[in-house]
Amino acid sequence: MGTITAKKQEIRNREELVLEVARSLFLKRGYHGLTMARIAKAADCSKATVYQHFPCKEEIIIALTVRSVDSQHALIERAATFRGCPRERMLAVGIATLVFSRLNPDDARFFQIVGGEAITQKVSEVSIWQLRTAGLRTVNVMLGILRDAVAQGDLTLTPGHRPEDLIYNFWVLGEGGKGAQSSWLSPADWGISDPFGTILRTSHILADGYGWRPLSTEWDYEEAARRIWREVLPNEHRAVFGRPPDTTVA
Amino acid sequence: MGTITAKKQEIRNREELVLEVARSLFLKRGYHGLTMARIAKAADCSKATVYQHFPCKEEIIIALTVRSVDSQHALIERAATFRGCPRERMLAVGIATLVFSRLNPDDARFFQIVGGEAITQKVSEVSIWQLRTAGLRTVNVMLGILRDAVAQGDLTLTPGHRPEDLIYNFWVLGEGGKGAQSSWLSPADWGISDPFGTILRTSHILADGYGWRPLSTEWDYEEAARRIWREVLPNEHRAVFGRPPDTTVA
DNA sequence: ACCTGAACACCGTTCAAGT
DNA sequence: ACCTGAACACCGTTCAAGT
Repeated sequence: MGTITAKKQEIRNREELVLEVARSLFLKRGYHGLTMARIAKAADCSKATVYQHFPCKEEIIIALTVRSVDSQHALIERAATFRGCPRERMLAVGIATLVFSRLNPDDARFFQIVGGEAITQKVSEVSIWQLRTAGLRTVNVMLGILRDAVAQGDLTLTPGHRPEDLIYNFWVLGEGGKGAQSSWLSPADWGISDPFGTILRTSHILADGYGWRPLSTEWDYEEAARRIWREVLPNEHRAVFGRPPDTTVA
Repeated sequence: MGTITAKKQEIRNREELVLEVARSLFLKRGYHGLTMARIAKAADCSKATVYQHFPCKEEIIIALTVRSVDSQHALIERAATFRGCPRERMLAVGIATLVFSRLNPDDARFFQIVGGEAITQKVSEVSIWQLRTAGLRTVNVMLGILRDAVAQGDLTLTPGHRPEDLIYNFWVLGEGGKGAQSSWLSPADWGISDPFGTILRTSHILADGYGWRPLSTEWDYEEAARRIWREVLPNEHRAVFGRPPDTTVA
């Protein structure tokens, strides 16, 4: 039984190894450079063994993407624990989203390619379902914050604006802020040097437009952002800006 | 010399035919179902002949995408001729963008797949440049409208908001409104039934937030939309709604 | 029970040989 | 000058044969 466990562990390790080498192969040589033969060679096993872990090459890419979505979600969920009013917490989620794409720029390539049918066409229904489910977890965090805002009277939904509609707009802006929209018309092509800041400013305009209180005219969200960095994203601040978050109170 | 022209015409016709069959093949059988052998067979020639027109399969997809971007641009440029104030003209562009995706839902698949590196990795620099150039033409139309607004005092740019930043945000929203973001988290997954309307409402909130006059509180943009349909998009209205645009003045 | 070398089917790409 | 059948290289996928 000890050997069984050891064997199982070995298999597990190899699956990990396969994913690892596949990731670096994809990042180094691109979609067409990622081949089963190369994966097998790098993982030091036969192609047939790789197929015992994943039914096709595209499933490997999906698996890597699900991992990435999960780790993004972990960051966002941490940000959402920020102790503040709902709009501040939504700001925290926005910052976390943008910070993730800054710290993991490679992952954008997975999101991008998985969006196209080159992948989805070859992948099982349940894999797509897993990916969608992973993505929807984040959506639900955002919906929860928005519902809190409505519940405590910070935000009044007008007819024709359901919670999903509002969140969808924030999400869309966030995607644009990540700048991974399409590889043929990136923010850089537009002359957008700072999609990060641009998108945050726009989100505030949108939230103000919805009448989500406190409005940015009646609350200092710069200060809120500093508190967010300090309290829930200190390590990420150091990773992005090269120094710890401001601890001095302005 | 007459035969030379005839021959050239024949070659031209075949290129057209190749694109045509490739398009329907892609739409019917997807990226992996689109093969050079099938294209050749459907175009009634050899694979080698197809290669005399396009250096690889991905270039065919790019060519089809450029066509689509061009025809979208044509619609947008027509919309931009609407006789009205800049903000009305921008609304016309927004409606045109959304209407295009409604009338040509298939084209979204090209935009989507071309965004991923499965295509870009195999395609020449100049092809990508062509695609980007085609896309930027529409950006420039929008920038022109916004500059008009600034020039005639409808809109005052605050520091930190350059024209490109504003337009980028509208563009991002438009992409979201088309709902082709990613095939694994579509508006439908969110419970967004009407991305079309949602995005237009949001655009108005954004424009109001920027202080782009006339604000939606001081101008009837519902009425403006009816005039837009009537004056620059009458046929499209019929195609979308099944009836000609309202000619009665509310 | 797990692994693999070898085979298979298919696809993108090229080219010498035709007309 | 243009076209093509046949070949080539490569990749994803499978499986009978090993241990």
